[in-house]
Amino acid sequence: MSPSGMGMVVPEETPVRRARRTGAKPLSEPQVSRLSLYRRQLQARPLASPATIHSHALAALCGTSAAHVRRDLMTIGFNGSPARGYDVEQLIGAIGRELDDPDGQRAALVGVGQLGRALLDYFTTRRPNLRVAAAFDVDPAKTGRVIHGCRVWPLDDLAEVVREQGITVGVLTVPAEAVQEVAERMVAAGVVGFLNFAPVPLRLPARTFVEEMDITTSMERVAYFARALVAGGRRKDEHRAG
Amino acid sequence: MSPSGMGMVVPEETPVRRARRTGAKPLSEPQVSRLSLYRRQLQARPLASPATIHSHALAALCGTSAAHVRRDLMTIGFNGSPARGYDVEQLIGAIGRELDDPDGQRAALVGVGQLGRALLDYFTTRRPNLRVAAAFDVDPAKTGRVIHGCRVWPLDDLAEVVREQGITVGVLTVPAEAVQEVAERMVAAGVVGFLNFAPVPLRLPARTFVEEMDITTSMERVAYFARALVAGGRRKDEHRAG
DNA sequence: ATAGCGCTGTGAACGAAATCACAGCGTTAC
DNA sequence: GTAACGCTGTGATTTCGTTCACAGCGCTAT
Repeated sequence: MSPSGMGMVVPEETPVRRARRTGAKPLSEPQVSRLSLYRRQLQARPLASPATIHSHALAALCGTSAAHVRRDLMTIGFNGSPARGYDVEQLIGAIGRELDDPDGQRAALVGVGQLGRALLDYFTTRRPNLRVAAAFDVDPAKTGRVIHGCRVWPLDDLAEVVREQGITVGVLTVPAEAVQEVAERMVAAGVVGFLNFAPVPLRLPARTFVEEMDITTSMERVAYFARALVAGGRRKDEHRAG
Repeated sequence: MSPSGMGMVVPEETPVRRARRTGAKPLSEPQVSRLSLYRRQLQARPLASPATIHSHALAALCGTSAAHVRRDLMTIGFNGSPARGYDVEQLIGAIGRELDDPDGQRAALVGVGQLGRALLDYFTTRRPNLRVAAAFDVDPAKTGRVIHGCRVWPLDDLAEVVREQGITVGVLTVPAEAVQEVAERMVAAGVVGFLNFAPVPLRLPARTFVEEMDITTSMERVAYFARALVAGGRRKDEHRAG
């Protein structure tokens, strides 16, 4: 319990805020995901939208709860006014300060197959602060070209290009048999974060972050709970009704 | 605490086993994901592999812990022998009995763009118990054809085809602007589970299961934790070292 | 002015998933 | 035959994320 209730003007430093300011990075995985979504939804609002937004409204945009939104924004030390809500412009900035590397981050995509091309398409539209800077493939027929604005290099140049461009994030869309070896080569070249679309879990040294994008497993999960819904009856619902 | 320790031959009914047998479906989301992965990894083993496997080995294959494996298999009421481990063939069967619909389940994919085609490619190789039975698109240039073994229908036929084929799972690869409406039409036609690749959360009635496959958010999450690794120092590692 | 409403910020309670730790037992080694 | 080992099955514990509930306050309406 902090101060004797005097009417302060300064936003007042709470324990959580202090933790943030002093450099600890207590953002959890789900929080990062939500913050990313908050920003995207805010940026996607029509131009004529009001300059501020309440936790309820933002929650509705993102399919979550108002309490959740407030807690997340508190965690990054952003505060709004009880009357007006949160200033959208400033909030977008605050989330960026939290999530974005000020110097920018570069990613490499390996495996320019059908899925790889689709993802290149996805990513080219994103902000320059986090961009796919290079793509790689073993197939000589694919290398040398520029696909969706991204140059495709031979896989052999991986280490060199990754090092030169300071790439730290890897997107893996190679066949299952190849993914472990490719990932290890990337780690050796300095990549520490991976988005793995191959249907086999990576075994990488600690000090590495891997996000498994296992589409097959996701499909089976959906199928399972869809079945439970049809048969069983009650099931923790996803996302509120409209 | 159950029985006075008498050497029983029958596997012995524990509370958890009873819960399973009596029809309650207490499988959690992460458990379903892991079971799906266990099965896939077991099926992918070389033909000459031993007929049984220990929790440690399966855990290593799946990037999880032995305790986790044991707990999951206990949950589905499957048990192995302390000496030999788990019978692989029987385990695959047991997981199937848990995850698969005996009558099969059919899915529909909407939005045959680049990503949609890539996913169709992904899914055609799967077992017939859960298959993408139809695809849809608004573009008349794409309809009527068969892509990766899957017929592409005009979007207008959605309700009819979904009902006729008893489709309960939807894969959404349409543009963000269209996804909410498409999803609602599918719900109306009887679809209850969704895999949503559009970068906007769905708002659907309860009794519906939505899995958001938000690639942009995943990318930002990886970038964030990659940065934390490079800068910060300690960070909960993902997946054990080799 | 002043009363009342509704929103933010946050401690506290809750719930669920991961992890620990160990009893029991089959197996192997001697 | 007997001892020691290692694995399974599982209660107990811990950790972590979500949700609740309310104090405090600024705005609006009267």
